[in-house]
Amino acid sequence: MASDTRERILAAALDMFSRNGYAGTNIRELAASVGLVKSSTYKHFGSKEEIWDALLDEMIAYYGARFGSPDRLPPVPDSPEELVTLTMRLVDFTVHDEKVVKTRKLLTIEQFRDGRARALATKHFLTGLTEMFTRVFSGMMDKGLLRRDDPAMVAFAYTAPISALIHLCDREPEKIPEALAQTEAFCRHFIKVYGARGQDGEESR
Amino acid sequence: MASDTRERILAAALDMFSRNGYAGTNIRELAASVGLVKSSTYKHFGSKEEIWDALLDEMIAYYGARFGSPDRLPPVPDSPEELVTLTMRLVDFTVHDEKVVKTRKLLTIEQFRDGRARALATKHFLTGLTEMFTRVFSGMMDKGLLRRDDPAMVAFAYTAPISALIHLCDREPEKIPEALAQTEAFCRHFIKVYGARGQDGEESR
DNA sequence: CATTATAGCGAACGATCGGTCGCCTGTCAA
DNA sequence: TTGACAGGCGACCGATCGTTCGCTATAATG
Repeated sequence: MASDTRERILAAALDMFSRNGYAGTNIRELAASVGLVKSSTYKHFGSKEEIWDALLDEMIAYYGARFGSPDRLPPVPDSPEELVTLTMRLVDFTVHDEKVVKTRKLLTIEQFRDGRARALATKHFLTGLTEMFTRVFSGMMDKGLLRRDDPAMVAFAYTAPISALIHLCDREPEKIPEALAQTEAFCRHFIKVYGARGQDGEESR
Repeated sequence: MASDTRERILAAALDMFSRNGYAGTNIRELAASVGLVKSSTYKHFGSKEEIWDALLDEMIAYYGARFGSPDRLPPVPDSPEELVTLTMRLVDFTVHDEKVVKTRKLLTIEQFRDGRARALATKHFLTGLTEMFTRVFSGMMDKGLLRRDDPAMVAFAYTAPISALIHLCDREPEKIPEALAQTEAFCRHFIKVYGARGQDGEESR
């Protein structure tokens, strides 16, 4: 009864769908990758589409649990340098964590075919990050670390370039070191431009 | 001899591949959409893969002709308002032109499967726009319209958010008006933040 | 006018697709 | 001990896939 086969099928589906797409994946291969023959798959899911639906359910639940709840929000940095640290930790995780990478690839590939994937893609790629940093920047403005401005707009200006670099990492993983360096460079550029006064703490550069 | 069937097949392939992906497209439907039966397709292309290759060739050539040559670069604006106009014209075109939209969707979908698509995707989504605006901003800095800074970094900070909104338009076309409004808002925000002095022309807002 | 190449067509091919079926085995409750 | 059942298996199904083939009509070429 306590079989994890269902979860292993879903994990394999995430892997194969994210590499070959839904249409490009066949059940025989999928089943084989978890050590089954394809007919056994149908003991756990009624159809290929049902696997897709269950996978999307899981992805949505995972996103909600990981990024959705307010207590999962990152703390408001106490200094510009802490913003760099926070950002780099977040980006480093997001481009290296296999499950997150595969989820993003899958959403990228299937966003035009499935309405729920489309909605989740927009969250992952745009609104999620922006909303998160809207609060962060709002807090930093309160602390006098950032020039007063519309926090949502500033967050958008901050997260969109970072999101673009994350996409680059997904597309060309060999460029990850380069992209991480560019992320940090952009982050410091951002602080220079948006930081309170334009000079705070270290003027030296 | 002067048959345009080959080009019509490629156009249909762009359409169907961009909606259903390479694996999700079948030759019967593709042929039918140009008024042929599938076997006739093989008078023009040796295989499905050959259609894909030819389509990619065309896309690469089209990109080179449209955005690659230096004389296709936009003029350097003479005022911040001109930057808004230039940007809005460019974005408006790029989210409405069917061929460009389909090309972008296709690259989005197939970027993980094909090396050439991957490279073209990076150009389309990241480096192309950034390089283009690096020159624009370099010129604007020379004219004293923008604060002196690394033009490439500024261009990246400018184009990445715009690129994100373009992607949003591809994903959720019903949000195009909203996205265009946000594009303009971001553009004006950018000018406010990066503009020379921080006050130029209209202080009134 | 005869010939030949082009570009369409329908029929058919083998392979592979998602999905069903019957069978077998191990686990566990009655 | 026995019966039910979950969960594996191989064989098989019809549909559809990309691809090939032979035929034909048309248009250009000699």
